[in-house]
Amino acid sequence: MSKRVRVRFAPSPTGPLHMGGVRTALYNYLYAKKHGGDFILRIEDTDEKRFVAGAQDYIIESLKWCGIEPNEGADYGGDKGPYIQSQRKDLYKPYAMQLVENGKAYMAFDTPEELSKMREQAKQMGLPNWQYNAVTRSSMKNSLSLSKQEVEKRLANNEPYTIRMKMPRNVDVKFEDEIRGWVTVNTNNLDDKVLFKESGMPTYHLANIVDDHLMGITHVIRGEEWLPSAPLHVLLYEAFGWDTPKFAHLPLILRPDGKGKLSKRDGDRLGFPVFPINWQTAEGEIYSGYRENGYFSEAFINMLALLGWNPGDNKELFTLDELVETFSLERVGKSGARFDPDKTKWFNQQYLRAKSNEELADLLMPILNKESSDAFSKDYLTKVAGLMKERATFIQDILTDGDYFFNNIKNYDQKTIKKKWKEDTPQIMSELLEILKTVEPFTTQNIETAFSAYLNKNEYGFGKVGPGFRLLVTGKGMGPSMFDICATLGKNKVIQRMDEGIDKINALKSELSQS
RNA sequence: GGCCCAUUCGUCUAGUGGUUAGGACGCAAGGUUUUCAUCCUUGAAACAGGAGUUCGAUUCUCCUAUGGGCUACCA
Repeated sequence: MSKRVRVRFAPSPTGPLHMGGVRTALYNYLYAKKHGGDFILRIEDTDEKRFVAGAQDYIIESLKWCGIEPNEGADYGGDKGPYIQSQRKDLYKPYAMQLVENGKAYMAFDTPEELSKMREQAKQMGLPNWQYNAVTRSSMKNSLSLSKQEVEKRLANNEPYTIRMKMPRNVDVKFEDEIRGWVTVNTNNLDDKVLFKESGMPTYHLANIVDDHLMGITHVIRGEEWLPSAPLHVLLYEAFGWDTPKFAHLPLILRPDGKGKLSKRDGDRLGFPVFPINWQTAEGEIYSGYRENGYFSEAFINMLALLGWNPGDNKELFTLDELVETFSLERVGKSGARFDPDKTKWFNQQYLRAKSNEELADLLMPILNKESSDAFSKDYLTKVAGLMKERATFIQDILTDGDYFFNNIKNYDQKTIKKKWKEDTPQIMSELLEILKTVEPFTTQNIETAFSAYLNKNEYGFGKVGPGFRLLVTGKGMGPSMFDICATLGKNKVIQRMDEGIDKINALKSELSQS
């Protein structure tokens, strides 16, 4: 009988969570739900220097927006807490000391200055990668190289020290990654990592092992950037005599242009968000988020799920529940995935179109009626949504491309005036206006019938009348069916716009032809 | 520099020791549409290179190249 699956998402609150982090959280969530397990949020704030106020709340709000909430952890409670490492501070030292006592670790008194000087000297001698390890530690100041009396003296003097892993020599550390298979690293390439800092805080390496063990984590699903230190973690589990969880190292998300992993600054530079929701720095700088850019969280999540994972068939649109159902670590790819903003838009478009007109109306309502409480009725917005949704990617598109449904016309499209507003157009429009005045009731069908009759009578093609008509009523050169638009706007507005518009466009036309 | 990981259309990817190497985004062309969008059809577009194993390799092995990650008292 296997243990209950417990996975964790363990970000550090050093800033906003970017989409790579969201994907890691998502895969953890999917894996947990798929196996009926727990998804835990643990805040890894062992680096006090890099702590950023508000980051933790941001992370929680982001997960909430994405619909992938933890069922245990910081802000969610649970009986393995606290889930914020700084609140567990006192718990780690005994574990570090346990390792010192059983010879797996040691105390080191070297100051940061001494260490960087050491590295600097090594570099000048042509060794770019000085390491604190089995060969160098004997010449450093630590409880292995110093005499017992000396060590005791230093401790009695309260000299600060770190606790370092005593990395064994020439041992092949092997572990099986759920995604990559067997990974082997020789300990000669690993250094004596600091496990416990002078400050009294553990480093990530110690804290994550202790906490994963104490919290009963069964699967560690994290980014590929952790792969090189995974052998250290395996050794640590062995040193404590604990069961090792399974590991899965996710491929990175790469930036769409050039090379390298997606970073915070890429988004606004390349014109797409890299963050789930807006983030404002202490200096007031804003990094934009998917939420504020008008993306549906379902589309964002769907896109993220497919970036590095696929179901093995051609299905691309998944609800969260379907993802839970279908997800497996075996189908996560090994290589980094370049993020594609265009495909992300496509996902959003798919989700927008899948929504009913009523749902879209509900989304439009609060945006449009910010000030006046019910300027537009649900019924009206439902009709507009029906006409606009096939040509929109974002809710915002309905507002901008369909602005004539909500406001009087402020601008007439110049290109259309130039190309379609001919010598005889004003006359034709006046005639059309008179005909429309007689249409009753003002329905799509009746308008179309009257319009066609007018065309037939004068032997006009649609191209002779349609564009001018559209220009007058919408100010634009393109859009949904004119008959639908007119019926939706209502007779008064249409008549009024035509009546007032002809002279305006005439004036614009002569202005344009002069310039 | 060292170590680790990766490598199928431009991008995300499927796939197998023998396939016309499949799908999606994007792109192009045509059709539908008064326009735009949608929709439909079609097209261009890939197994990084070299050895080996094999009757046969995109698939297995090795090497090279390229890309990425890590190399802190950061996570």
